[in-house]
Order: sequence, then structure tokens, then C-alpha cells
Amino acid sequence: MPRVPATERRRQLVEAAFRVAARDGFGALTTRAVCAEAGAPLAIFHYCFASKQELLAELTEQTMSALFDPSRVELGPDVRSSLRAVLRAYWSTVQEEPQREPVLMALTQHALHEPGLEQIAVRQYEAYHRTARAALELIAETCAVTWTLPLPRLARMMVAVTDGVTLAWLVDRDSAAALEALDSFADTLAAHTL
Amino acid sequence: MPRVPATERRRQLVEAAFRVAARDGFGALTTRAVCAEAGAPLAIFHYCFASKQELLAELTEQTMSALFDPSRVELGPDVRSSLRAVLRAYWSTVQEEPQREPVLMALTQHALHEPGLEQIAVRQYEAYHRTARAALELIAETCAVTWTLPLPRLARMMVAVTDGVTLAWLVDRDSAAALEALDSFADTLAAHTL
DNA sequence: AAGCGTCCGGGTCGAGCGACCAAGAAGGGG
DNA sequence: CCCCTTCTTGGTCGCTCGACCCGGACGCTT
Repeated sequence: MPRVPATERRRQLVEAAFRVAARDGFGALTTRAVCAEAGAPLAIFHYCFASKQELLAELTEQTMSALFDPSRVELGPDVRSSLRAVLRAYWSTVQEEPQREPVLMALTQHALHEPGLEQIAVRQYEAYHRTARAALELIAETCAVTWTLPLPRLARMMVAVTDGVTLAWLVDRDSAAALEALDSFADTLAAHTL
Repeated sequence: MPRVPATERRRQLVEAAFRVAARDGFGALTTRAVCAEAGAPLAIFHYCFASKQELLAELTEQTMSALFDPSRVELGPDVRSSLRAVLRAYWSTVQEEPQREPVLMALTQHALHEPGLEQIAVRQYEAYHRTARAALELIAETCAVTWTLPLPRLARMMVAVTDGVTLAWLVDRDSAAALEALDSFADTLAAHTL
């Protein structure tokens, strides 16, 4: 084992944890599995992290930071095509890294029932809603329109759409149906502009 | 412990399992916790179930059977109000038994990564889509309209809406925002009629 | 080259897990 | 009445888990 600074080791372990959770499921995410995946002895773990919870918190943050960025999407000329572009961009990130969303969902699910981790799920969804809101504001600005519904509500709807479509896809892996649904949602949401 | 037929015991254990999962989270759903909740000795478990997986399968089936039934919803005069009625009826079942959806979602999540349980999640979502489709057909018939999108796609959208809204609500427990989102979705989906 | 803070790693502890067993109690049918 | 199926029960096995300890190796500083 090469000698490596602790912060770097932490990063390695977080990455290994992601791979384990993605490949074998959240239930298989044990300290032993993480260390084995990282090719490190078991005791490394509690040298780098005070507890497993600390790893989970960092794993969430790390995975969230790779989140979809709406400001890099090339918007269309009108609201409808812009919304499609945003949702399709989200979807392409899901397809590119099909493991990220399941891991994030499992982390949310886990955090909801784990004392001391609840706020992780809350911050996760605050970030989702912030992202959706930013995308909506960007579209309104670019296409020179105003939304006829309160922005927070539209943002919630958009997060619900992406979450819902993703969840169904996780189960049946019907990518075509997922993309169709997202496109149709883009059309329906576009109706809420003036 | 009173003497009780095995099938009845199974039912008791499934109910106890639901209470444990609802109260303490899916991670706390152990054979010991279930038996303790049912007030039964541990060995009862493997007398009634061949394995823990068998309990989980039955728990899913049992919980699904209490699912929302769209045929009992009083539809409105037009598509928009009918859709609102259906979604609001779904939401009221969520509010009445706020534990059911989290348990079902955790079961789905677990089934996705557990060999031999994957088909449970698939059947779960087939049931969801069937239910949504039935509701949409009922609305079309009652309001004498036709949908301008393929029924399977609309059904998928509806399931995505309910799942997405429910998921966000599990995190922030903002019931008002959830209901607003559902109402707005009803309005947008109603646009897809001729 | 000596010293010291940083990092490695084998080994282990107690708790909790799913699964199982053998013995015993209940109770209905012959 | 006894027997035999059905159900109950305490105990325990083998395993994995998170957490931890401590001796030792590294390598930078002085």
C-alpha cells in the first residue's frame, strides 16, 4: 500500500464506497466492502473516518456535487424546446452514469430514518429544488416569458417529474418510455408561460 | 402465547413487520424486531416463513393490496376536476396512512438489488401503471373525451407524478406544497384531451 | 542521522444477524 | 382414552457487522 495523505485516502474510500453501492446495492455498503474495493486494509477506514455515518455524509456530498448543471444546457428558441432540452440534458446524465441516481435515492431513503442524517436528505432536496428553479429562471429569461405559476411550485413539479420518471426507470429500465414521458412533461409544463 | 393456526400467525407477523418498518425504518426490519413487535418468540418466525425474503414478499403483496382504488373516486363533470379528484384521492390515502408509501418505496429499493426479489419491484410498478391507466380510462369514459397521448405514456406520467410528489414530501413533509403540485399536474395533464 | 508526526495493518471485541434444532405442550380424531 | 398432527419455545450455531487498539513502518524536518 503506497503512503498517501489522509485526505486523499478519504477521497479514495468515498469513490470505492460509490462503486460498491452502485454495483452491489446499498445493503452491501459495509466498511469491509469499501476497504476491499479500495484495496486497503480494514483499519484504514476508522483512521480516515470517525464513523460510517461520516463516510455516508461525504459520499452524499461528493455524489451531489457531480449533479446536473442546467446553466450548461443549450436552450432552444422557445419555452417548449428549452424545457425539453433541460429535461433531456438531465436524462443524458442519468444514462451516462446509470448508477448515480440509484445510489442517491438509496442515500435519501437511508438518511430519512437515521438519526443525525435526516438533514442530509433535506439538503439534498433543497439542492434539487434550487437547481430546478435556476433552470426555470434561465428559461424565462432566455425565452423572454414569465411563468404563470409560482416558481417554487414549478420547481417542485420539475423535481417530481425527474424523480418519478427516474424511479420508474430504475424498476423497468424502459429508457424509451422514460424519455417520452420527459418530453411530454416538457410540453405540459411549457403551457404555464405567458 | 395463544395457540393460533400458522396462516393467521403469518398475517400477524406481516402486520408486525409493517409496523416495525414504518416506525423504525427498513434497516430495523429484522426477524427479531418483527417477533418482538408481534409479541412472539423468535422461533415462530422460521416456523411460519421459510426465510426473511418470504416475509418481505408477502409484506409487499399485503401492503400493495391496500392500494388506492380509482374506481371509488367520485369524478367531476370535466376532465380537469376529475383528474384533480383522482390525484387528491390518492393523496388523501397517503395522508391517512403516512407510513405506507415510505415502506413500499423502501421495499422497492431493496428488491432492486436483492437476487430473487427483483420481480417484486417490477410487479409493483406494473400494478401502479395498471391503476393509473384504469383511472385515465375511467375519466375518458365519464367525461366523454379521448386522450391525445398514448394511454401507456399518460399512465407512466401519472405514476411519475405521484411518486415524485410523494418522494419530495417524505423528505420535507410539506403537505401544502405537495397538494398544490398535484393540483397543478392535474391541470396540465387535462390539457391532453380532445 | 536522529527524531517525530503521519500513516499502515494485523488482529480482535462485543453485538446483532438469519437460520435452525430438539423438546415439549396443546388439542382434535380414532 | 391415547395418539399424532400442529404449534410453541428456549437455546444456539456460524457469520458479519462497526469499531477499535497498538505496534510498526515510513519519510519529512532539523
